[in-house]
Amino acid sequence: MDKKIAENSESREKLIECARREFLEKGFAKASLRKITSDAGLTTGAVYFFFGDKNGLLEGVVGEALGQLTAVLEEHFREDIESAPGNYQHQDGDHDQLTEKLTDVIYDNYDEMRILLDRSAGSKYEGFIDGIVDRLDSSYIALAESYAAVMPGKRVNRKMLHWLSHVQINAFVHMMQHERDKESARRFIKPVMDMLVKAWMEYSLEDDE
Amino acid sequence: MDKKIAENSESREKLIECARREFLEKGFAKASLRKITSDAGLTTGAVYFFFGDKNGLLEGVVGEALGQLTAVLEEHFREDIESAPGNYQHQDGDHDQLTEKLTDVIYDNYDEMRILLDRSAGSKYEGFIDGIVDRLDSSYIALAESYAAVMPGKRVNRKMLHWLSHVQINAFVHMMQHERDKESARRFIKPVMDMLVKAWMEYSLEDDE
Amino acid sequence: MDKKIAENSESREKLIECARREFLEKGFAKASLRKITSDAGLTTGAVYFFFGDKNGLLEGVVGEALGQLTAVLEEHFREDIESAPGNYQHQDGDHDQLTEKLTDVIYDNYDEMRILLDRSAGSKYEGFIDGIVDRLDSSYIALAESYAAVMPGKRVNRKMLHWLSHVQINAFVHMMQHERDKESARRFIKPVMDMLVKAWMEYSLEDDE
Amino acid sequence: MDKKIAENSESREKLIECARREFLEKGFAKASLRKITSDAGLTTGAVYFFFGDKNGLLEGVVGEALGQLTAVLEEHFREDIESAPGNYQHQDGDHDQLTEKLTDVIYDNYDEMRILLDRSAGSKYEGFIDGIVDRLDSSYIALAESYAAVMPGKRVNRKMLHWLSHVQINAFVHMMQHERDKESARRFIKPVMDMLVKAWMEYSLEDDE
DNA sequence: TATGAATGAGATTTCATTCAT
DNA sequence: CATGAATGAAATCTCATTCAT
Repeated sequence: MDKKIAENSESREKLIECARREFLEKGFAKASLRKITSDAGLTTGAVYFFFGDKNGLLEGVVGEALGQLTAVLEEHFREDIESAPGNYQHQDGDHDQLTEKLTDVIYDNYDEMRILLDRSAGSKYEGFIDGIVDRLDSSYIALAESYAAVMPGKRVNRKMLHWLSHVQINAFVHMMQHERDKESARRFIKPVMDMLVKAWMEYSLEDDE
Repeated sequence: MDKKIAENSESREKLIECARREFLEKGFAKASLRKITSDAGLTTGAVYFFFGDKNGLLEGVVGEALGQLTAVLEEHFREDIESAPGNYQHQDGDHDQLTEKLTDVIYDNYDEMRILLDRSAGSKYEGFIDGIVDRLDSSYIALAESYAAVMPGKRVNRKMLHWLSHVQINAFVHMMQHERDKESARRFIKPVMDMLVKAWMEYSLEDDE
Repeated sequence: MDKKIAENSESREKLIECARREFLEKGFAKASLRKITSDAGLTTGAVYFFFGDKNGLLEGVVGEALGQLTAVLEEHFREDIESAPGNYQHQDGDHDQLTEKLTDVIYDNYDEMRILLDRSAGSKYEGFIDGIVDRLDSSYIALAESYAAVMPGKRVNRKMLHWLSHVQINAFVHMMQHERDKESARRFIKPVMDMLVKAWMEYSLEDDE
Repeated sequence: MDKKIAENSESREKLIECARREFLEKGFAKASLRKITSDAGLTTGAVYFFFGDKNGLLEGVVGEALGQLTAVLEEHFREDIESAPGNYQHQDGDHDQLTEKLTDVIYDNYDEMRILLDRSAGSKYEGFIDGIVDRLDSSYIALAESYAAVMPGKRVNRKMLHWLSHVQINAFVHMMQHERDKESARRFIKPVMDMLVKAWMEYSLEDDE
């Protein structure tokens, strides 16, 4: 019973803990495996035993958090596709819910999220944010197209939409960087999202030619 | 006279040119001095002669552009301080003018600006953007305070203001990343700035208590 | 009784099987114990339990085949010594028989022989071929000496003999590398051995002085 | 004049010398750069300055010798192609000349040749011998085809030819391994090549069906 | 009978930097 | 004005081996 190990070995845990600190401080690329393992009272080989390589170690650190984040996003995008077009209320409620859930996930895995979203340059997760932005962008474009279809003389302003997607995702990163507790985070992000929704409504379509 | 030669030496120019390409391609941290100097038909020592070190070389590449950018910003902030508080028209015109001038500076020094704003991680200029954001932030706070002074029951929403400063500066970076010519850049940035001005008006103050 | 189990344990068999594949593919030196054991659904420790070390594992893989090969060679060399000197017919028949038996042993243990003869660099069996060559060489020298004894003005050309021993053994390795089935192997090796016998007759003795 | 350096720097020379010893002793793959550089009184970085990488260092060691060897072979194969088919005398003289030149090249670059032909496993030159064998093989096949064309009821025995190519090249390696001076090398290789030529004549064609 | 954990000694490679000339 | 040489301190990764349990 005691011997399941592997997933919960003390050394493995220690490695993750020290790696978290080091990644947070120096970022993935500049983080030193030597530092991490010696902090953990082990040798570099231990990382390769437990995690395969440096990227694997990062995965060990952020994997769980990443899973939660991905789940929230997947669910959102899935519902997004299924929702009846033009169902504004739905969109709105959905949006609030997403903000809520993202905030939860982020603050329940604070260090991991900072690493994943802010300090993963050079790792296999660099580009993770861009991936989210792209999906959000696609989803926004689809939505805006459905609006444009019933608005003669208007067409989708893709560049504005793309920028808004960036701004929206960056808002969460910004929140994460500036607010340490979930409550103030919520107070910050709410008006921000309000503002972005209004901006979306007003700027996602432009005059046709 | 003797020193002028050093400033304009052919080798120095070549070094700058090759460094620009390499920084642009790999970013400061991953750029290789060896690659740069051998592309220039020189050896690493030359960099140390002309520029002191890797950061100095970067300075050689972006220095001129940085000066122009700083000048525009300095001028803006100086006028900002001097302007009579409550003089809205002034603010607005100023704003348009700043956008215009920034766009000019950016597109007249496109490569250098991309390096400075987007590929300078690891160099002494990483953090440059944050510096601008901070100054913008201070200036916005001052302005908002002067508004708040005549609006009973309102107070400055510093966090929102800080975020808006970020968004505004990032908008220029985004513009730079997505629009290659000045004309389309202008078309992109105008509505974006419009939106941000409106947002500023609406969200910079919050209800007291 | 207890020990029999160890000799035939399923895990031991599996280890041997997976090691065979890995040695064949990468050669002894580059073969990874980790790969072998994980392919076998075991851990590296198992190798040390069953075989002592990496060389022991190789022994486990090729041992049986090696025994057969050695037996054939031993028998040959024993008969060789016992045979009356000058008994040419005997030599000839013996030779054909050896070729036949070697081909059998090789093709009845194809993978093991390839490992042993072709992919054992870095192991305790590297040099195995040279050992055979040396014994063959000694036996040829003895034979040639007995010829030389009755041929005045002639002496043994040891260098040529040594080379012919090499070529002969290498011919079997070459056969193994190029012919996958026993029948075509036989068709290949027969004229080769013919040729070598003729060469032996013609070149094993040289003019004295 | 003194300052051409690069090709003749003392350290570079020393590195080559120490590398030669180490490669000779351990073979390319097991040779240690650390050992080589510390023997030379330098650090590993020096290898990367002078030679780029471990393979480059090997190139530094065997390059010159390789060039000579390649030149001899190229010349041979070029003449081979140009020679009128069926011109036997030419073939024979050519053959003797090749043997002579190869022996010269090998013994004028003894250590380098041992490394190149015998201890280069794991390097970019592993497979060098096979390349030569293949070319020799092709050239032999072409020659044999021209013979077969005028010999009704005969066809080329490709397998025998391929084996003979191997044996011929290996004969030089064998010579290199067993004879330390050029004179005894010549005495050894001459009858060997004689034998191979005869074998070639007798076994390169087989009865059609 | 075998595992999981960990070591330790190595490997090759990269690079900014220094400095005598 | 610039070179060629060399350093030194890192980096990541590999692997056979050991051993308590």
